[in-house]
Amino acid sequence: MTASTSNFSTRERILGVAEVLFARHGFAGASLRQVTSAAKVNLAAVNYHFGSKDGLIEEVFRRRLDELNRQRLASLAAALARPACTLEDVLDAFIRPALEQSMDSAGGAAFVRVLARAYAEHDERLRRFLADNYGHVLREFVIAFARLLPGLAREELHWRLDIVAGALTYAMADFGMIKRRQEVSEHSHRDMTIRHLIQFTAAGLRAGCAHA
Amino acid sequence: MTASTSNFSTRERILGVAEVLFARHGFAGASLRQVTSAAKVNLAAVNYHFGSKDGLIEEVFRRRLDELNRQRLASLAAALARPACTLEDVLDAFIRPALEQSMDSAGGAAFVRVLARAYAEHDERLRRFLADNYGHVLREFVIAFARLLPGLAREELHWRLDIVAGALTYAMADFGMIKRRQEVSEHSHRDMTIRHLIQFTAAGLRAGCAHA
DNA sequence: AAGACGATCAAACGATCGTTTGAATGGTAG
DNA sequence: CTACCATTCAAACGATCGTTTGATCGTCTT
Repeated sequence: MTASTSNFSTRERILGVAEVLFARHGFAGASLRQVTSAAKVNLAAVNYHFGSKDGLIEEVFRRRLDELNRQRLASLAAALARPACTLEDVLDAFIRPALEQSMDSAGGAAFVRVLARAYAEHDERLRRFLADNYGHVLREFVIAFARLLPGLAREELHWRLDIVAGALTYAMADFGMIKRRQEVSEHSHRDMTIRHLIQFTAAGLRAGCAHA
Repeated sequence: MTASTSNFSTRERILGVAEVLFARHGFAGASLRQVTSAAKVNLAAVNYHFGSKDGLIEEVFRRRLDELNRQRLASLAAALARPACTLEDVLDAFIRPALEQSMDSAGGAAFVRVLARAYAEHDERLRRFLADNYGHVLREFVIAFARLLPGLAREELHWRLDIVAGALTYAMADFGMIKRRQEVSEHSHRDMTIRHLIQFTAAGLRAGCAHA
């Protein structure tokens, strides 16, 4: 329980490896034996540190999502504080932190695919977890978008933001995969993905409006 | 092997149930025992009719995708034959058949989620299968889009079509889920989804162009 | 030195997995 | 009627699943 010395390595190694294997084979497809043997820890360590496989899955999410949404809210606040805040600024605050997660470590790239997979799987238990813990973040973005698109009905805005979320989710799932050409660095590929996503979704959100 | 009389019921019931359970729990998460007991057939029937679980998965795809891509190509040809073919017409030919699959039967709604899940999982074996069997369909659409967006560089077009595919995939995964309000019929909800997707993605594809 | 406690370990638990087997079934052709 | 063959069936195969157990290790406190 001291969390200072001995259990650091085991816990963290399990989380890192689980992140990669869940991304690659899914939650049901990756077994605890694959995880523990790849992490070079004992099989029982998962149940000891996380209680169960579901507990491990939840912790994989919590570890990264706390940081992701903290960055999102900070970027949103910075954008809104700007004198001339554009639609592209808010989109950047929403999109960039999600794709930047894939830069900080090898596990980051895996996590965005874990997240995308969880969204795609529509696991009800997981959706509830996400809504309960991070729903307020999405709500703040809806308010910001509504302010920047005053000509858009609330229902219409929800439709379009759903499409934005879909495009981002798919891009996250694709990120770090085969499609990146070798001569471009991971960094520039990420920036290009962000740029294209913002440009595309900004145009989609403005469709039919007298250009906000 | 006669495929005419006796095996009709068993084979088809397995495919229908598997479609639903794969959509709900994933390929690894849904077991053959769940499938066969729900379909009220013997456990061994799956290996008898499809060889293996992978064989069943492949057949679930083939059965629907043949029809889906046939419709897509027919709609594309009809759109291109029109004297004033618009970008929205081609997008409709690409998007509508995918979402219409969810109307013809209860299994159809399940299948689009199976397809979306397969895309999100990035299963390499499955991607190869899709590329080998239906790659030519996507290629024809790329040609059509390129003709309607002459101001767009080829690489830029691929970027944007990737975003379109992502938005469509996510919409397919979401389709038939909780988000539909009860007072609107499934039919009108589908049409509204199609309309919003086309409007959004058309604007995104045209972004920066001198309006094609 | 002795005891306490968190952490790790090998081993096994019962359950469930995909697959295989060999016998029963039932309709059709000779 | 008989022989054949596609289909269905109960039963079991070995493998792997998530989880639990009890011993053991190492590190502190007293």
